[in-house]
Amino acid sequence: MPYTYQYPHPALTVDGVVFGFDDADLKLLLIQRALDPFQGKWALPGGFVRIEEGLEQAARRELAEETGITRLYLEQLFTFGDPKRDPRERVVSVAYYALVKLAAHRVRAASDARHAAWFPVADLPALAFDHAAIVELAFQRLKTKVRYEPIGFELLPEKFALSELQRLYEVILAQPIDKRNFRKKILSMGLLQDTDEIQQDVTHRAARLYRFEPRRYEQLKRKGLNFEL
Amino acid sequence: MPYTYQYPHPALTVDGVVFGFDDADLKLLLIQRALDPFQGKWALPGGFVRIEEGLEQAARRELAEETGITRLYLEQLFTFGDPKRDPRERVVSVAYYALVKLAAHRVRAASDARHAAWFPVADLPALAFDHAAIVELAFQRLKTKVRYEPIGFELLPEKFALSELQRLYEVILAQPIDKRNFRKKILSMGLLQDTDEIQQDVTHRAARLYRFEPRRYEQLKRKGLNFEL
DNA sequence: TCAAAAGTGTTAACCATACACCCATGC
DNA sequence: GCATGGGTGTATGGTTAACACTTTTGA
Repeated sequence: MPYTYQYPHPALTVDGVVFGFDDADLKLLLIQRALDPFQGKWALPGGFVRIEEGLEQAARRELAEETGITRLYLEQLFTFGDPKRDPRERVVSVAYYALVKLAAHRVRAASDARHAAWFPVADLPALAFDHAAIVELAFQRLKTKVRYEPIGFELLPEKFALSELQRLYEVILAQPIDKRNFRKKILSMGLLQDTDEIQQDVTHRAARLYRFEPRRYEQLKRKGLNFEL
Repeated sequence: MPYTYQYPHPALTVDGVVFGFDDADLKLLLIQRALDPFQGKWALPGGFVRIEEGLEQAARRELAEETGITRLYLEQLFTFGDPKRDPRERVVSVAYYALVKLAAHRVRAASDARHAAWFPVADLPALAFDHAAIVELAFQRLKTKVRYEPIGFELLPEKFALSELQRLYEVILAQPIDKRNFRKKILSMGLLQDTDEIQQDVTHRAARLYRFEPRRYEQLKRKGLNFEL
């Protein structure tokens, strides 16, 4: 059943740049393409937008279908529309970037039948289409956004130690941070709730675990707080 | 000559949110729709993306065709794809926002045959489609971006007085700024070149005119400067 | 008892803020 | 000579940045 239009319409897709963090480094979720073009190459998860669904909805659906991930922070990144970015036909793609709590998704995605796997952002394989450029832009965005919005927490487990948070920032910003100053600043914002729990299974003194309180953040933001690192 | 696809494709458009500044307030360029839907209503300039052209290219072409404006700062804003945003069919629109030196474009746009006109941002007419939401987002973006990137200059004439620049910031940020601190800060960044000229036709002491030096900014940025207000 | 990371305070430099008066010019 | 905006300096308080040692725990 063909669909006919008076003028040519480009195809519309969504692609997702999914970041995870496992306290050594920042990871990116890729899938191996089963079909041409770029068969066998690694690519961003994504696919065609259905005619009756919203863009973000499409992005969430594709990520769920291809990687099994359903709970994530998702934000529109940029729309890529170079006429030659797909060798088959004109395809415009709305790219999203996503942050997930990797610990909860590690096994699932890695063992997925569609050949999904996590790669260190610093060491990615060659990517299909213009996906390298999309990843690059997403990483830039993450770098800048993490400094003035509390989105880093989306990459950590529910409960985390301050040193884990610090390492996250050090990895993303690619610069060392003074421990004392970091703690002072982050704690003084009043966004973290002490859980009264401590790390388990560590081979040294266990650290206190904290929880990020989004509602507290919304309250304080309204009173003029601005998160900044 | 119809175009046929195996699956339905949404239509793809670009829309432009064009800001101008005339030292009293911030203005927005709108055009009056000649056709249904929303005939006679004011709307953002924009139109369909041609099959062989890039997105930004399409945005520039539409702005040139509908408003005569060709030299402007243009940046992709967001892609709007709610399935019901256009009553006719599914239309996904890539929105751009643009900053123009209004003084150079005032007459042209206002007298244009396509009924283009500048409206104060604070007092806009009802807009077609979801254009009010697009404008809202663009204004938000302008507000935040103007604080950490030197894009305000795109709204001013080539040569401008510091008080004009200050008023621009006061209007966009909707808050008063201390004159001495503003001057100290902006001049200390070393981005402005004194033109050795002064205002003409003013009814009081004429102010020095400055020029923003984009190349100087690029140099200093590489050395770690970050513009911030 | 040693290794590894947790946790904690103080000082100095810098930057942001607040604030008021004189100057040049056109009418 | 007066009205209008142009142009300038300083003092204070708050914030950031630099820096080192003690504590806890498991192996």
